[in-house]
Amino acid sequence: MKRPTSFDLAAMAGVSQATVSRALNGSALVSADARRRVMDAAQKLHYKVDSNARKLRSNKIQTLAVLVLEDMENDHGAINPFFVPMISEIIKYAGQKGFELVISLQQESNNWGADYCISRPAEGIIFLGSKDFETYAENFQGYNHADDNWVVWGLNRTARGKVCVVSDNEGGAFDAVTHLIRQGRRRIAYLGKFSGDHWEFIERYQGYCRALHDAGLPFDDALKVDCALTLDDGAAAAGKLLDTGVAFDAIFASTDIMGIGAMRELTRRGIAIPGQVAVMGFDDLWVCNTVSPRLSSVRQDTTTAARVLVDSVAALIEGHEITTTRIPTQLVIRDSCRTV
Amino acid sequence: MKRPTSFDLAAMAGVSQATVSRALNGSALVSADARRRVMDAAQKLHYKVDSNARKLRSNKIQTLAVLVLEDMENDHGAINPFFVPMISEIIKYAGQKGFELVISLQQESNNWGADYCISRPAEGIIFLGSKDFETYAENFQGYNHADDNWVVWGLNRTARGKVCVVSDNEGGAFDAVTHLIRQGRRRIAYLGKFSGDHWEFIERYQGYCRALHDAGLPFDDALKVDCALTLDDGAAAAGKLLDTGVAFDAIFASTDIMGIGAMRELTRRGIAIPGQVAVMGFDDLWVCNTVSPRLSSVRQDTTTAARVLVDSVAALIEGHEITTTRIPTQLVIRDSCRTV
DNA sequence: TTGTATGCGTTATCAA
DNA sequence: TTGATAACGCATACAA
Repeated sequence: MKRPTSFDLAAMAGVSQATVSRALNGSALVSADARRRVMDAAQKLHYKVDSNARKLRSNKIQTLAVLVLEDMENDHGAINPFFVPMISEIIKYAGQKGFELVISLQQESNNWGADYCISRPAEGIIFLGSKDFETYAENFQGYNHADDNWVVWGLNRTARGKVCVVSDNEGGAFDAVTHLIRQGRRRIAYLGKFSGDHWEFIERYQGYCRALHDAGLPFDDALKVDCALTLDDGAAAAGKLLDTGVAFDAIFASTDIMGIGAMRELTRRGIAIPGQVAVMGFDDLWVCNTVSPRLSSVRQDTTTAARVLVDSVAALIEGHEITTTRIPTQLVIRDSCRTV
Repeated sequence: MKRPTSFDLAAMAGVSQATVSRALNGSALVSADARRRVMDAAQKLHYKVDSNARKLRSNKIQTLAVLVLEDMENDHGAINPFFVPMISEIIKYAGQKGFELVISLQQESNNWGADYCISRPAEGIIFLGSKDFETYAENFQGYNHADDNWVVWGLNRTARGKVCVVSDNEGGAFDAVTHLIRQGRRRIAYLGKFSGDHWEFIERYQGYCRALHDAGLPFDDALKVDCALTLDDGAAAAGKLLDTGVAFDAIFASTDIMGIGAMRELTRRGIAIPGQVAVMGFDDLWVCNTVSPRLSSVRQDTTTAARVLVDSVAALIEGHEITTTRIPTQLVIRDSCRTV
């Protein structure tokens, strides 16, 4: 029971293989009668075009790859929830633009690096990931060349002259903290990751600092807490803040997860949100709506990001020059902060 | 600047193209010297094997497709969060088993149906989706044949003799409700979807009924609330329950999202959870950990599900017979319910 | 409008 | 151990 080929169709339809190909591709150069016979035969034989042969022959259908580099530092061992709507949109948008999409999740035991270096399943690659990209770039010597079409999300520090797409982290943080200040908060704690190569967090911290500075507020190092990326880390950070006894009336968490963890600890200790302490997150994950009070946040526009990523790779494939794109963020105010 | 082929490599390395192929595929039938020269040339030319040609010639590397049929009935306009860890695991596991993976999200404007009928980008297909599958099956006449390798997640009612993989919804619901009863709850409301073709919900409802029956508890139709799939629907359902004035001391929500929405409404009206009302969800989404109190739930084992799905398609591709698999669920008790 | 013939870049089968 | 050479299944230039 072998798969039927276009020759089998041709035989059954009583035409040449070339005509089968034309009919299947909707060419105008085929009579209505022949087309119908071909289609009937295709139906009968359950014929499907072999995608590999088609792509090999006509370099028309492009394939993109999405490589997700996860640090798996989060609670549930799964993919970073931030990437979910982004990947989803990449899939949709790439489909609209006529690309086929291959997805791969990095995994320790899985040397996709070697695979992707030696073989080329895609004309262009989109890298998503919060993990230190530099390490990978070095392993991927094959990808450090101008003839490879790849685009990186959000890790501009390590992009080494390559195109990247990234949110305006500094501006988003600035807006968020400025909002808290306008609502009357004066002692705003910052929760963020200072170790590692998470450049986004540095930018967010810079936005925090600029907002304080522009408002003429003093900077207090005791309000700056190093915090890893899980819920528990966020809770621990809030706990540490409370334990030190330093006064604060707001928390700006550099990710929603940290913020939600912090809220959990505040609530546990009987501190009212936003009554005593306002909380602001970053990312605008969907979970912001499920916690109570609902968490205010800085939305990263994953829809636009996804489209820019795809468009950028597409442009690279076509040989165009592309530059890094900064995507604006948007403040989303919910119950977790209000005017004092 | 054309892509180098294996012939270019051969020329540079001073060997035949056949030797290049052997070297690249790690054949033992190639001298160490030749292998080194080939590898060096590959490095210099940034050579990558053309995956299409390779797959065309050696029908070795199989490709699987994941088709996500979403009803987009959720708040977020994005993919159902339940599928996220599942897709993630499918990607990982399929990769481990040597499959390439193509993913497509159903979208109204996007007639992937036609595409997937006429072309065959994959040897096997995994359907995920809560949408009425029957409609699609009809559009996919090409897929209603024994020579197509596809597996469906969770929609056994419409699988029409095809293989499907599904959680033990009835048993999971039974366990959950039985747990509530053992904790002393007597008036347990059921929130679920009764319209449409969501067969899972019927099964969960059956489990609920059986648990009541086995415990000798009376069945009260006023405790059964029709509820759609969003947070707001869950909240509305809880509100309706409260407004009717019917007494209840627990809610079994047939999805976590409904349950979280219900919790929001209960909290808003000052009803203590689990003090006055215990709440139990279904799915064990990650968000169960972020809400307060943390939501108890029935875990669907998405990891196992993903692996069974991949294994099933793989088996079909190899020509084996496969039967439907029921995957056990697991009760996860958190703060939202406790003994009265 | 149709058919013939060629090539896409591999892997696999021979014979050397 | 290597090198010619033949497929793989399709799309397309060219001839009819």
